[in-house]
Parts: sequence; C-alpha cells; structure tokens
Amino acid sequence: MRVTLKQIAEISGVSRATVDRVLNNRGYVSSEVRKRVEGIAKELGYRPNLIGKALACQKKSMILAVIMPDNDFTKEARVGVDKACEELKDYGVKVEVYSTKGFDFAEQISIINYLIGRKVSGIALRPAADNRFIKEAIDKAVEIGIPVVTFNSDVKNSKRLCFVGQDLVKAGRVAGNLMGKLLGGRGKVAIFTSSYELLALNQRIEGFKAIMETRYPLIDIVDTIETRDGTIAFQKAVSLLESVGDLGGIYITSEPTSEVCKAVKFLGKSEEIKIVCFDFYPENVQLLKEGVIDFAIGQDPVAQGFKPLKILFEQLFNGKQPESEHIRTVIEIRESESIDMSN
Amino acid sequence: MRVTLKQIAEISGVSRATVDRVLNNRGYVSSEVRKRVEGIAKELGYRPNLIGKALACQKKSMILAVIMPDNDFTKEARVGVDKACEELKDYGVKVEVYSTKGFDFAEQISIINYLIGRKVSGIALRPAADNRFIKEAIDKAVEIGIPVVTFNSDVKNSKRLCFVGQDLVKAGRVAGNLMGKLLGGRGKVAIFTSSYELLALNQRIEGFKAIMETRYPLIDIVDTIETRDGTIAFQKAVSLLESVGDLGGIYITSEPTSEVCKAVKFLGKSEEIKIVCFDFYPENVQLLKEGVIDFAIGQDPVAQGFKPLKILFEQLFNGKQPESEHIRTVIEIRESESIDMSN
DNA sequence: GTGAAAGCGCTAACAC
DNA sequence: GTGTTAGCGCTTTCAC
Repeated sequence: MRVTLKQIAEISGVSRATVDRVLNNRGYVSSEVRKRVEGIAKELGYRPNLIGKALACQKKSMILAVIMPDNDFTKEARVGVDKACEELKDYGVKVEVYSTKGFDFAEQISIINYLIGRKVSGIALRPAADNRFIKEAIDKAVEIGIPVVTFNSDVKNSKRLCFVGQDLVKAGRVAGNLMGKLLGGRGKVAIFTSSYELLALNQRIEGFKAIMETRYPLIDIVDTIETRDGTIAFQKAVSLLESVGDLGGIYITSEPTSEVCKAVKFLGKSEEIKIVCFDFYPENVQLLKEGVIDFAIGQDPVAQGFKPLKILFEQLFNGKQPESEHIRTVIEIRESESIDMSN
Repeated sequence: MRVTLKQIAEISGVSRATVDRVLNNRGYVSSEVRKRVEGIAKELGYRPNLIGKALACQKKSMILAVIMPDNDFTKEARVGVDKACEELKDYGVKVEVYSTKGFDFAEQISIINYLIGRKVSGIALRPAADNRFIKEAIDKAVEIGIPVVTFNSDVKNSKRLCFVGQDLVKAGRVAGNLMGKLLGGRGKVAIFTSSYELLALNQRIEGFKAIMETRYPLIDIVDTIETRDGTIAFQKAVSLLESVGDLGGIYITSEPTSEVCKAVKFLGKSEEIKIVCFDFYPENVQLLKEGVIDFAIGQDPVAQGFKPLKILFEQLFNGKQPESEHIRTVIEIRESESIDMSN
C-alpha cells in the first residue's frame, strides 16, 4: 500500500485537513507548515489514492458538456460519449450532450456561453468552424477555469487543453499509397471533395498529392472536383467518367462518396475504377461489400467521442495533463473483408 | 445517487452485514430474510457502487498471473499487461508475469500447478500448445475456482472463461483480398508458413485460400511452403523465385517474413513481388518502409495483453461475465504510411 | 491557521 | 443466523 495522506499528517505532526489544504491548495496554511508538509509528501512520493478520492467526491457530481454538430460522424462519436458516460458515472460525473443541426458556429458560441453561466466543469467541442469567434468563446471558458477539449477538427491558437483527432495529412498519404498500389503505380486519378473551406478535407488532399508526387510519378491527378451541396456530385462524376474514358481511380475526401459511387455503378465501371474514401458509414460499408469501394479509411469516431471526456475528467479529477497537445486517433484501413464492425 | 446497500438494509429492516451476506452469498442467512432482501434489492434495481467496494477491498490484494512463451509477440503484449497493471493497481491487484523460453507446454503446466498451490486469483494464459495436457491443467485451475483466460491462441474444449485473440480465418481472408487487389486480380502466388502444426497459421491459410477461390479465380496459388526452423526459409524462397519466374506475390503467415524478404531483395525483385504478411515487429516495419512488404496485418498484441487481465479482474471483482466467449481483437491493416506507431 | 469528526459505500472481524 | 463496529483514503464542515 502506498503512503497515505493520513501518514503524511502523522509524520508532519499536523492534521489530515491541513495536509489536504496544502496538497490541494485550498484554504490558508502557514508557509512554514506548508513547506514541511510539501517536503514530506514529496520525499515519500505521495500520490493520492484515486479510489478514496472518488468515494469522497461522489456527492458533488461534476458536469461535462459535449457540443457537436449533428451528422453521420456524430452518430458514431455518440457511442464513445455513452461509453465515457457509463465509465465515469461511478465517479459522480454527469455528461450533457448538445447536438446542433448543421455547422452553425454562432449557435455553438451561445451554447458555450450558456455553459459558462452554468459553471459546468468541462467542455468537449467539435467545432463548427475555425474562426476567431469560436476561438474567443473557447478562450473565455478556459480563462474562467473551464477546460475545453476540441475533437475531430481543431481551432487554431485557441487555449483548448488539447485536440483529439486524426492526423489528416497522414491519412491523405495513406489514401494515396493505397491508390498507388491499387493502380500498380500508373494511371489517371480524380479527387472529389465536398468543400475547399474545411481544413480537414484540404489536409487529406494535401497528403494524397504529396505521396503521389514523390512515390507515384506515373500517376496523373487529372482533376479535383468540389461538390459542395451533395446533389451535384452525381452529375459531376458522370461527366468526368464520360470525358476521361481511361480514368483509373477516384479519391473522395468525405461526403460525396455515395453519389460518386452511384455514378460509377450507373456507368457500369465498378470493376475498372478503383475507389478510396473515408469513414465506415453504413452506405460505405455496403459499397465496400459490393466491391465498388476498394478501401475506406476510418478515423475512429468512437475514440473521438470517448477520449475528450476521459481527458477532461482526468484533468479535473486528478490534475493529469493530456500526454500531448494533439491526441491522434488511429488511421484504420478497411476493405470488404474487414469492414464488418463485429470483426 | 443510486440506491445503496445501506438503504436496502433499512428498508428490509436488517443490518448491512446481512444484506451483504445475501447479495454476495457469504455466510448463512435464513431463507425467509434472504428472499425478502433479494426481492427488495431487485425491485430497487440495486447495483453495488464499485468505488465503495474497491475502497473496502484494497487491503486484500488479489494476485493475477500471466503466463506466456517469450517471443516477439510477447514483447508487445507486455505493453498491454503493464497498462492493466497500472490501471488495476489502485484496486489492490498485483500482476505476476511468467514468461517461458520457447513453446514448452510442460513448463506451462508446472507453472499453472504452482499457481494453483499459491491460490492466485486468476490466470491469463497464452498456451504453448493445444493438447489435452494443457487442457487438463486449465480445467483443474478452473475447478478449484481460479478462472483462466486464454489469449492469442486458444485451447479447445477447455473450461477457460474466454479467449482473447484475432479471428484468424477472417484475417486470412483480409490478407487474400489485399493480395488480390495488389495483383489486380490475376497472377501467381506462393504461401510461406512456419509450421503446419499451429492452428493459428493454418487458419490464416484457410481464409486466404477461401477468398482466392471465390473472388479471385484468376489467381493461382502455385506453392505452399513450410519453413519450420527459420534458417531454411531464405534458401526455399530463393529456389521458389528462381523456378517460378513470373511469381506475382507472396503471402507469409508469420515468422519467416524477414528471411523471405531477404531472398526477394537478394534477387532484386522487391518491385515486382507483392508481399502481405502479419504483425508489426521492427523488422517488418523496416521492410514496409523500404517498400519490400506491401501490407502487414496486425492483431493488436497490446489488447491481447491488456484484456485478459481486465476481464479476469471484472469477473472476480464484480462478477461481470465477458461479453462473449471469444473476444476478437481488431484486424489492423497497415502499409508504409501508417506503419509508424506514433500514428 | 489548524484540528476534530463525520461521512462517502462497502467489507469483515467479532460478538451475541 | 444476525447485528455491531471499525475501517479503507479522502473531503468537508464546523469549531476553536
């Protein structure tokens, strides 16, 4: 059994309450006593017993809030949120989920302000944008003592505790390498992306292009198409396929996947066109099984829902800092045989 | 706050000790009282507070033992074992690791007997073999009340609580699909395996062959080579490559990976021969980066070290049964860009 | 400034 | 068979 607070109290000749005051910076303690207690605690390598602490803290339930725009990703992240809920329940943690329709950063800001007013203990945020308004809202929360963890997408230069998400450039490199192997190192490729305004997607393109240049010089990126509103994706894909008859592969950074695949199927080119895309949403699973998509790359949304809460809890509960400022989630490659969640 | 044992005691008009006796089946309680208490507990949906329980149990440290033959896999599994150690330390759990040189099942049996004598609380076993002697040792432990969890490789028909490991046939299918894609669906392939006597490796071959037959009829498996002692692998690979000039790919089920790759490099065929193998050991990482290996498939050794201990703990500590009899670890696909552990 | 004491939910030794 | 009591390590209230 490790050294306890009680032992420290006895050795230092003070009460447990005083040791508690010193070690947890609450109340006033004469600097002489403080020095002595700190010295002894350090010397004995005191580390609080988390179970005892948890038991004593159970009553004062702490509230953690999760804010996330509602889309496919959210649904899977929710599984991780629920897991964290379950695991932290015993510690008196309550989790509140605020899911907003669409990527409306103004709404996120007002939720943050509301939470600041309610003095919640911590906030996990999937930002709807990376701009100075969101940044300021985050900083405001942090400054009054509410730690914020961003996930899925980051807010640059903000005071958030850390960011949990995929290394997106690297994910793009992985996608590029997969495409390179599928094409045997030669051929024509097109890129589909939903918006040039989302940093994450641009990074996925950046990594893809980088590896194509260095490792697959014989692969030609013939076009990069922004689809914005998904409805035009199908038409654009059909035109592309018709105009570039010998297209070998399509790389899709996110949303338009099913529309693009529909076009490929429509023209009966599932066999000859190789497709690499992101995420394991149900439509993608289906397309993988059908053999239309060759590889899908996952970003572990469950971990992205789980870890921010866990990190906030550990920070608040035992002052543990996150291991790094960017907690990377795994880059999962799946094909038709490994796509089933059951494994 | 959920309903507590104390409340149940008050409502049933008995003492906490009696409720404890009823709910945890210790000591004798009149069947009348037992019925009443059980009824009330059930009605109120009583679930013990694990933190309180943990705090009270800390003193009687429980010992969990891990037995595993020492090889590359073990080194990585060890990381998971240490993680479990750390996480369970607060609950008064001590973990003892017994790592044996080589796959000597007799030695494992004597360790198991020793642990039975010492009355440890639970055993995590990576079996050195799947035979009736090991099975009997496991059953003996289980019968006197020491739960056993097997990992990495199972022992059929034994009374182990559950098995933690990869779905090996499925992993073989994944490997086959990757090879199929690398070869564009046509060509000649050879299989290297270290031993026909290890169930795991045969299952990896089984899955591979199955998918080749159904999905890639134009791919020809020209040879399956057993290398046993690794030293002959290099020579066998060289002969193969020389005799089958137009070989397209090599599938390696385990150990001989680096020797086979050496042969491929030796003959300057890294570019033309596609290689799919297992595990992310340092040599494999290097070969992936060099572009000699195309894909490596991981079995999450860290989880294989971690989960058995966690499962044993939960079973012993709060009677929680494992979710399934076979806890599958993830089938991780990695290529040169995603092979770095850092992600 | 500091200490005493109660209490979190549960277990276990001992008394009856 | 059942109850009493102390205690696990920590926090917190209240008194001095």
